[in-house]
Amino acid sequence: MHVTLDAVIVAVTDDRPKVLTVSAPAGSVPRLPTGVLREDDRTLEAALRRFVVDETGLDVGYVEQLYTFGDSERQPGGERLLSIAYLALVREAAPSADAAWVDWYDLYPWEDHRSGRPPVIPELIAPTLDAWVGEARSAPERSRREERAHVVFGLGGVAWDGVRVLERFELLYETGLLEESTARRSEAVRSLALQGDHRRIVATALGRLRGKLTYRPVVFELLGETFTLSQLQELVEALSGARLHKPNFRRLVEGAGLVEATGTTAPTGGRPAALYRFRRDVVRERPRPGVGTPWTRG
Amino acid sequence: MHVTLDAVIVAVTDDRPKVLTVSAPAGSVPRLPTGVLREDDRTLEAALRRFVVDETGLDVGYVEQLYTFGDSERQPGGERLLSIAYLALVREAAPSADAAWVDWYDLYPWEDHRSGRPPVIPELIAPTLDAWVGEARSAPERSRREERAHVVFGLGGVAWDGVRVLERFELLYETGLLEESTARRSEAVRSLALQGDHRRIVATALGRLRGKLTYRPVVFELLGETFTLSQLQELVEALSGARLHKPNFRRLVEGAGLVEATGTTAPTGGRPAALYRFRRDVVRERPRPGVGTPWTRG
DNA sequence: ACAAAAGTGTTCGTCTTACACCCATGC
DNA sequence: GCATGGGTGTAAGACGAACACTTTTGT
Repeated sequence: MHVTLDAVIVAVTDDRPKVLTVSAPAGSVPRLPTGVLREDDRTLEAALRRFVVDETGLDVGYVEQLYTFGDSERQPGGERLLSIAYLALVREAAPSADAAWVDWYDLYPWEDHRSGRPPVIPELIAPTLDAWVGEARSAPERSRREERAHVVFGLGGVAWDGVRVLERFELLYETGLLEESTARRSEAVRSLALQGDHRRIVATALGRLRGKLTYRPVVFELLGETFTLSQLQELVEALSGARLHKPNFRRLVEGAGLVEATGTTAPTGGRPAALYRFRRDVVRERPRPGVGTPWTRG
Repeated sequence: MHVTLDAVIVAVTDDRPKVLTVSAPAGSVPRLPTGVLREDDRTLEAALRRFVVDETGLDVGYVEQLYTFGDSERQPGGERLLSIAYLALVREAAPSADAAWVDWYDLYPWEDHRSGRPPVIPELIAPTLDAWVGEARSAPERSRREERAHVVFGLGGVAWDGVRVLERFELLYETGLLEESTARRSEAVRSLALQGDHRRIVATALGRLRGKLTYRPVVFELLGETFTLSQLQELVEALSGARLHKPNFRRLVEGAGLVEATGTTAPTGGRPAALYRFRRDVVRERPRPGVGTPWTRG
């Protein structure tokens, strides 16, 4: 059995969340940075940090274990391949030459709702899911399928839940909408592929990160020491894929004690913006400190 | 490298959450049910279900991957041991002869706050942590330690956070309060040990389950088809280790649409209680359906 | 009648959302 | 002056916490 560590390294630049990939040999699709455990790695996390520096030149900050993938279909025919996936967050983005940042929303175009619901959903995804529901052999199976489609894609009156990235990916995968090859290519959702099941792994990371935002102050791992509230808001919007209500967002983060003003300002297009910093003390005061999501309708 | 699957199988009987263990050879401490991957296991989860039936005779319902443990200190000197841990929930409790249920709160006596804060905390844990804070070599290290102790054990004005089970376990472990051997035995917290780092694995499960309660309807995996609201409340109290406010709890679960009355009643010591069932439709209506925690002071 | 347990009404404060508006800078 | 983006006031509503109280059974 082969065991690897796979790293989902996330950064956000210009309001685009990105994941780091390394280019595979000629003509093939990109893949995640991957390494193997060595005897002298005391912990899994240490091993991850070690090979990420080796392979990408990046010294990552926040690191968290995501999930271990080991289904036999991952490596059809061959030896079983076990991948322990990690999520890592970095502030800046200057990896070595053979690494490249890939935009999350090129991998999952249906996930970016910042300018309203992406057209792929009503135009291609929803009709295909409807057909898939109709193809069910029995009535209970039909209603299970319908519920699943509605819940994961926010159809039929169910609210969109940004966290269900993996469930959406898996549903599209099962219904053939991500088929990269041959026959159904024309009906597939236009999106970027990664090697093997790496796109599934990144989907797991994205969902986890969206969830964690709301109850742990992880956003600040992606920001510099000081920032304006607009920068913070745009970052949260980029990650969550949703537009937020500005006046309320400001009050929420200040009111929750997540940030404090530094007293300095930064120039902008209009009135200069006050600079803030993360208030570490917030973890003493609140049980679940994070950035909530005061939605604004697209 | 050795790879195993470890199962944390949880059931609740008589308001005591329990985890299933199998007895190790003569005189040694109990361990979690453990199995290895076989070539014909298509998925990790399927492998888990297979060996759990083999080893304990239980057919588990809800299953979720927890975490993968692989630090080299787990198997000092030997080959690296990788454990992929799973959480499983079962309704009833009739395992095969060589398996036994162990009470969560015998493993972690400081976690049960249903009758107020357990005396071990003020009497033994808090003073030891204070000493540990004092032993820090530098001022910043000292304040990091203090913050950590306060946040994870709810000291110094910080609120107790039931979810931080693993963080508490690891802090006690680091400060020697769980020492089973030799010298500091008398100063150690009286609690049950498991083989190897299995108690750490169970702590991970407990924390995950407590967290998940609040945003996914997992409690119902531990209940029968119908139940009274008091049964539901006592179950949630057992898992969360906290006492809840009855009138509000009732309104919350009904108001959230989590349950619906069946129209039937069950006899009790006093007035008969209405029986309820889980409303599956709640997942269509609410983004994060779960049982909140309307605390009541000890 | 009384104990025991289930179940209801209502109030109060906080957190969330929405709408309307004012402020400071560059050109 | 006016465009641009930063920032505030305030009121309505949802939600949770707390308190006091009523109802239905068994003995």
